[in-house]
Amino acid sequence: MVYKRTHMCGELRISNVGENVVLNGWIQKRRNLGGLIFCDVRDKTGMTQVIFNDETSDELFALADTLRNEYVVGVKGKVVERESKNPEIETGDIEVIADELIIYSKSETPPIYIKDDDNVDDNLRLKYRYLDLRKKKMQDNLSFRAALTTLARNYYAEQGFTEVETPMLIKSTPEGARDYLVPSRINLGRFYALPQSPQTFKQLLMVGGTDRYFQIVKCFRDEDLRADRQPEFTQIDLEMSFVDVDDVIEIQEGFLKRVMKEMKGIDIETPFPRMTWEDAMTRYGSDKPDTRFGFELCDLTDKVKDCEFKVFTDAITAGGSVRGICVTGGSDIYTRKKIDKLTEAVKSYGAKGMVWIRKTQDGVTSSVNKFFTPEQLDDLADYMGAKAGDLMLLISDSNKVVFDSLGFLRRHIAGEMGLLDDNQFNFLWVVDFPLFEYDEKEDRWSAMHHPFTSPKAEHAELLKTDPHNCLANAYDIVLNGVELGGGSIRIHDQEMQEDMFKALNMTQEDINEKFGFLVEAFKYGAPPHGGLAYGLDRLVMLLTGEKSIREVIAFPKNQNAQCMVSEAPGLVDEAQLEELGIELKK
RNA sequence: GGUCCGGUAGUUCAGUUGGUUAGAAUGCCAGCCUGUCACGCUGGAGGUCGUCAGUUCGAGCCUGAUCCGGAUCGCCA
Repeated sequence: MVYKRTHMCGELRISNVGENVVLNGWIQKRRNLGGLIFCDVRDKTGMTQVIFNDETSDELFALADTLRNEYVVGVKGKVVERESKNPEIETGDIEVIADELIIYSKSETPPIYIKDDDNVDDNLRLKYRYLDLRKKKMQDNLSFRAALTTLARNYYAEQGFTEVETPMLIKSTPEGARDYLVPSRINLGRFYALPQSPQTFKQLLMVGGTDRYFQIVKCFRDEDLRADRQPEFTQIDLEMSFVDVDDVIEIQEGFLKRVMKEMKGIDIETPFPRMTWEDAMTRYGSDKPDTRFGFELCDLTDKVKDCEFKVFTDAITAGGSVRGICVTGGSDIYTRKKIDKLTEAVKSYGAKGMVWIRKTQDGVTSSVNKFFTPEQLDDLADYMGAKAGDLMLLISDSNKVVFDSLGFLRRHIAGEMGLLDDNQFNFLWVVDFPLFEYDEKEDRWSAMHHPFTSPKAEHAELLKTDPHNCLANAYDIVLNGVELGGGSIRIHDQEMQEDMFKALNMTQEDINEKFGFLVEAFKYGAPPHGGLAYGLDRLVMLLTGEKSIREVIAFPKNQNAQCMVSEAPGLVDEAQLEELGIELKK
């Protein structure tokens, strides 16, 4: 039997006093005072205090005395005003005096506490995810995510987008991330891949005349995990015909403006700032700059190119640079020991060392006093805009190492100094990405975004003559140092697409094998088109103030890409493998 | 694949230079208790110190190997 509930556990207020109500939920806590038992009954909306009095009924009281945490119960009773209110909970003005109780199911002692501010090992939380999900915070996150996807569907529908499901079993294209492979039983020896994104199919939809496509879609990448990377994750994916960069951006700004208004009650300014990739790298050392705080990079290459310090001059001679950041007010906070820790940390980004300069009331001192006169150091400090009490950190190396190291340092230090405000939302566009980047490991050029990204109109000719200096019609949406999404205007011209493949050193055979169907489709009239994809998990993570996308995914994988609940991936029968023509290496 | 951190009660952790029976908090069980809300009081149960090997009279602690987890770099068109 199930009691028909009249209210959720977080709903009752002072205005309900006198009503007979029915609640269903879990026992959060039982407090037995002898002749009086208090129980907090919880569901996803909150909890209500229920009272069992031994004067009401001995039988009822005895049953209530058997209640333990996480028992699932139904309670009938009357709402009364509390003698002493509890301002800590939303239902704290009232309580329910029970006159009937049903225990739907009992619970063993749970291995984790069902409490928002607990501190339990992550793997244990993942193993008992169904218990973890009972926390109000987790349910709130799921609800927030659902409201956001509903908003996205409504918004893009209003803008004329058609939601289309693209296939999950597709052809593997060994560019980019590793694919998850699925063996085909009917086509022995052949494999499907799970999509890393619906990229090629959404472009085919444009060729197919869909005009505006939209999808909330699972994507798969078989790469190592991070706090913001799961092997399966969700994109809000979209593509539009007959548009340029400004058109795509305008639609997104409308979306994000509404998300912020409706989900967070915050009015944000549009249009968002746009920053070129070049600017983002030289000012912030990152292609996803966090602009909530300063510490911008300062190029010191020209200032020190004739100095005595060989580490600097060698880096410059080798084509690198010397750059630094000025940590305002950092001199007192960063002791010698803490600076050593930072030096250690930048080594993982390839930096071989770090120079520090301290400006105090008494003058300027540094780790390179031997190589610079006090006047030279003072001059550098002035150039970096340092005041007394500031700390300057300098890195010299190849540009990549310098940017990576300083980009890390400015964000890391801002975090340590408490400058990252979760309630500030700095959206910005990074535009004008290079079309190609050099892959040192494979010793070849590859597409920075993907090979269908168009060059900027004024660089169309460069694609033939000097492709590696082309800038792309690509854009990333960045929020507080996190890449929320990215996209581009695609190539719709066959000839330009051929130039692109040529610049990537792809043979006709490669092209046919990997993208033949797309090239073929473009022969029959492709509209100019472009689009973008958001990382939904990251967007929800930032808006809920979470530190990991695992907090906003119902059943995430652990760092080894395993599902702790179901223990996937698992072993399979010999017979299953046989049927697929697969033999495992011993 | 590299680097760093960790693994001790159901949970979160402490554990000194290697030295008697490995502790705390919380949770759990029992008893008492009518206004608690982190209820209180009394008592109790609960441990292969991740695993294996070694050093030693003696190892939670030292050494080596290994497994597991986390962070991070590489990787993520």
